[in-house]
Amino acid sequence: MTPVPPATVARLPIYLRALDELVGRGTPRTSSGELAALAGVGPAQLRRDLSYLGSHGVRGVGYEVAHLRAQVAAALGLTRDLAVVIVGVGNLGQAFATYVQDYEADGGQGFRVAALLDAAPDVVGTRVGHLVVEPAASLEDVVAREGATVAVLATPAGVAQEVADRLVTAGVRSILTFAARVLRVPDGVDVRSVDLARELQILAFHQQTRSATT
Amino acid sequence: MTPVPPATVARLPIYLRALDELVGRGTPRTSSGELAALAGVGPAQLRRDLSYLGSHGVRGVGYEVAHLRAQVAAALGLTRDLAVVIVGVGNLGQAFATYVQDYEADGGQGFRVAALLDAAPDVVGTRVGHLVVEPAASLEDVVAREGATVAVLATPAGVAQEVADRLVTAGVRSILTFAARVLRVPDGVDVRSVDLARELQILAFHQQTRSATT
DNA sequence: TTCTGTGAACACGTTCACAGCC
DNA sequence: GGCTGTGAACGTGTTCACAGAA
Repeated sequence: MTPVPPATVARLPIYLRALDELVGRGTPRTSSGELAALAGVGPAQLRRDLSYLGSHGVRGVGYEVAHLRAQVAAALGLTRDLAVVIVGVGNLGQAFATYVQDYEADGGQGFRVAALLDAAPDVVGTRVGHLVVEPAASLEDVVAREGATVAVLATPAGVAQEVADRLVTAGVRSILTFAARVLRVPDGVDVRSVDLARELQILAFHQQTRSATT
Repeated sequence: MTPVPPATVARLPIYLRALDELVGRGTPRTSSGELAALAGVGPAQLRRDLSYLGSHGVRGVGYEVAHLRAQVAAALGLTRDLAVVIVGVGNLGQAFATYVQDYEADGGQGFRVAALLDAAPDVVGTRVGHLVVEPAASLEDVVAREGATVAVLATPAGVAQEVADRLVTAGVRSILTFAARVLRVPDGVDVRSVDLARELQILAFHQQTRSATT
């Protein structure tokens, strides 16, 4: 019933944010042109994307903001809150933990930071926001206790695969990793990778071609 | 002379890392099969991607690791070091500054953290690694002084557009932003966005469809 | 009319399968 | 024989342009 293409899924969060912007302004109705401009895409693409979620606009009029926001949120599965476990509370893990806790506090739906884990004894026991860091050794217990199905991997690259294996065995089905490693996971487990060096290198490529042309 | 498709450019950093792995092992030669496995792609895709950089393999034999690594690095423009300015030294900015400084120390080529900037008076003057945080007010001076063409935007979302405008005016041509905002920039300026809430929401979508199917 | 929803055309990306060279 | 490089087939994603509903 829902063959939403991956490219469309990747844009839904952007539309959600654009709709929140309109909600904040108190705008009750919008058009594909306005929404597309806010999202930084073309109007045709926006209409095509929304069409995969069903018809929620009115021809000749546009979209009702509140209704559409609810549809997009529902399509993304943000109706219930998923428990997220963060492994690795170094700079990045801490930044991410704070980020998601702020997101929750802001009324952001869909997630809840359930636990923080780290292997370093001097980090275990420290607080980040409203949570205390627990030892990495109890990873399996913590995942089970919280019923966590989503994990954020912010450990050193060297242990990332090992930690991922343990997370998957413990029941995690989605991993967001910051480690610059290709993770091997079984079918049915979803991995998304945020690789900072990679982003910079892609920018470097474009600078080079630009200076070559100019 | 170099119409390397965007999708290929996005994978070159992964190949570069796989090649570094082989260099580390002391492997002198490799094949599309081995390299593709390390990079997590198919062999045909790897060969196609490399073909855009020219022919650097030997039929019936494979690729010489050191040579290929140099070719990929050159294609990415990692021969000279670009000066990177980081604006916003909160949790994320700090994490990123540390990350890139470690990358440099590790022999990672292509970048050098040139300066850190923040608007908060109590952050200005603090050290992160080998750099002291400077006031955001002197953004233009700092970009000029360092000849920075790359910036990382890790400020609150509310000021992201304004800071981006100032960066571009000051001469920055590539921006990596962590702010959950669509940035408007003139043609010729390249923006890449890392959006953490978006990544989690995409994971949430897939969890939902998976539980629906199962 | 106005603006959505969508068939059809197009562009881009991936994979297959094999010709070509070591 | 073995592995690269690539034409051709295929699949995915984007855009155009218009039919259709309010």
